[in-house]
Amino acid sequence: MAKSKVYRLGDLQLRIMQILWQRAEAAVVEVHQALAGEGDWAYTTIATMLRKMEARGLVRHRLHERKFLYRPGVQAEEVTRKISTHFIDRLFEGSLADMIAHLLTTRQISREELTRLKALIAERKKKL
Amino acid sequence: MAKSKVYRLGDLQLRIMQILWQRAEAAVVEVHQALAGEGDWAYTTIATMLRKMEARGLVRHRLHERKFLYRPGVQAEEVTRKISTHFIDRLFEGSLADMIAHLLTTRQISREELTRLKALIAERKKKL
DNA sequence: GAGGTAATACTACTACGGTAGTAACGTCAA
DNA sequence: TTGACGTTACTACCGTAGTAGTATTACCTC
Repeated sequence: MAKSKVYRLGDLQLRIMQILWQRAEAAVVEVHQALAGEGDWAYTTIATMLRKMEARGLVRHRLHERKFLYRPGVQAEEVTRKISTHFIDRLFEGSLADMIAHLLTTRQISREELTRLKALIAERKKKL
Repeated sequence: MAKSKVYRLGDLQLRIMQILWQRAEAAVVEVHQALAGEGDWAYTTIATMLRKMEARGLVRHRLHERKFLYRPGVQAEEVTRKISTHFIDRLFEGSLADMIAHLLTTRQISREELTRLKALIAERKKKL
């Protein structure tokens, strides 16, 4: 079914999904406007993309006052999870800890964020 | 330049890169054999892929005893970093802490791994 | 009812990952 | 010297993200 390769969402498709998750429902023109400033896609590009995404089950639409109102066909949670899993599998053989370890040592992070993570880990540990 | 869209490596291309990073240099037949068990790609598929990757600057080759020996044209570090950055940008607006926070709460992780991460965070904090 | 307008539908194209068959070529053994 | 074999080169195809022009449709206004 449509949800099988959700982790392969392209950049534009993902941005469109994020806008729909945010607004629950949006006409093509709204999606187009929401994306202005990030790039100058033609209106028809967004419309075409939405139609293609609907064919894949990523979004649905209903007619309202002569416009298509699109809404998400997949949940943000599911997509985030699948993309993340695919990413961790590809680069870190599926190990979340390896991934975090690697990124912690190669990327910038502030003292505040580290403190927050420390608390989060303590919290997580309690639940085990 | 070739390195510009390294974060868009496909699954097969990434696997090939990983094999080359591991071995430093490998003939087509070795790459093909290394991938056996993960899927049954035709030998010519691997050869074609390597040629396409060389056109993108991802790998290089030299002739040795009638065989092409391929070696990486980009460093593992760079590719890992770019793919990771792209991933974090796409899903977590560039925030490493947000990403970790999210994955910590949605994925399985063992007590041992949490302990390891805790130590890692303490270590990281020292260096700030 | 004739335009203008705004929306979707249709069509077409590029780029590229993945896939692999077939052709060509050079070496080595019988 | 010929034929098998291993290797690379060439070619072709599919799927899909991205891109957008043009056609069509239907309403709304004058």
